[in-house]
Amino acid sequence: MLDTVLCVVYYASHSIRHRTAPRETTTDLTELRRGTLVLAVLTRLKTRQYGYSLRQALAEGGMPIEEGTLYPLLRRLEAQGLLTSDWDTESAPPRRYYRLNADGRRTLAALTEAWRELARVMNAFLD
Amino acid sequence: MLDTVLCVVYYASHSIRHRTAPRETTTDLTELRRGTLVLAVLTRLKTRQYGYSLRQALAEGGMPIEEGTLYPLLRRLEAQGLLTSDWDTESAPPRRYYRLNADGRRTLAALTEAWRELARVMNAFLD
DNA sequence: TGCCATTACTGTGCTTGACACAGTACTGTG
DNA sequence: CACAGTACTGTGTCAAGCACAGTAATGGCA
Repeated sequence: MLDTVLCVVYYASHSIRHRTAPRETTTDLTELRRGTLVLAVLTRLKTRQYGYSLRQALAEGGMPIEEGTLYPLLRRLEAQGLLTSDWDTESAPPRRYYRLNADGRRTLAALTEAWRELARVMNAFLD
Repeated sequence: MLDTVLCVVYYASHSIRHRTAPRETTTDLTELRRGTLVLAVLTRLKTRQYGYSLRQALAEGGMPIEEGTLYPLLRRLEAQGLLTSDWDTESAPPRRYYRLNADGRRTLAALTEAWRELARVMNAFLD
């Protein structure tokens, strides 16, 4: 019995870790949508779009995204070779257009499948 | 015209940022599922569970989770006041049981709604 | 009895990406 | 000229998943 108490003490003592100001779960929506942003963005880039209009299209579809998030995200996707960008300075103001390339379209398809599977799993858990 | 070139130079020069070893998109699944783990865990804690069996239940349902992820997650949820834990040392080996409290059940309901809405938005984007 | 695998849990450090915030440039309108 | 809207870039902070490592207890087998 004393041994058992000691083991619990071991476990419990190692979990005594005071957290300062735990984040409210109302902001868990951030994490909930986190992985879906990339996929949502990819779906809108099947056709050529510039950042600002992309942001608007996402917001209209129910997926608002901050510019501090969107532009680095587009940077990342381009660095990963999934899309290409080009400047259009013929119209005013100057705009930077983005569009998926072949790898990007493949990734879109793959993530779409992954999403479908994830949604299936989640719906089963929620029933 | 020179002015326009200068503005593009401004924009473009500020995006020259070499990234080292961009992450492969095959691991985007991590981000895709990121926010759903909490919700999946909450659904399994409507009934009293200990960590190891919880991990097994999630894996069987299609949502595997690392122990280095699960236990801190449970810690967080408890710190946020969504669940309670208690040690059972009567059986062998000693186990730490977790169960949602009233706040946890409310959060589960709220996140469920949020998930449904997110899924609706995503499905619209994917069609 | 000792060893090993399984059960069960805890901790540390790294990585990644969302977000807040701030800044710049250009255009059109009053 | 001032201002608002359009359009884009950058920095720093924060939170959470993951890899990895460690500990303890139990049961089975040689």
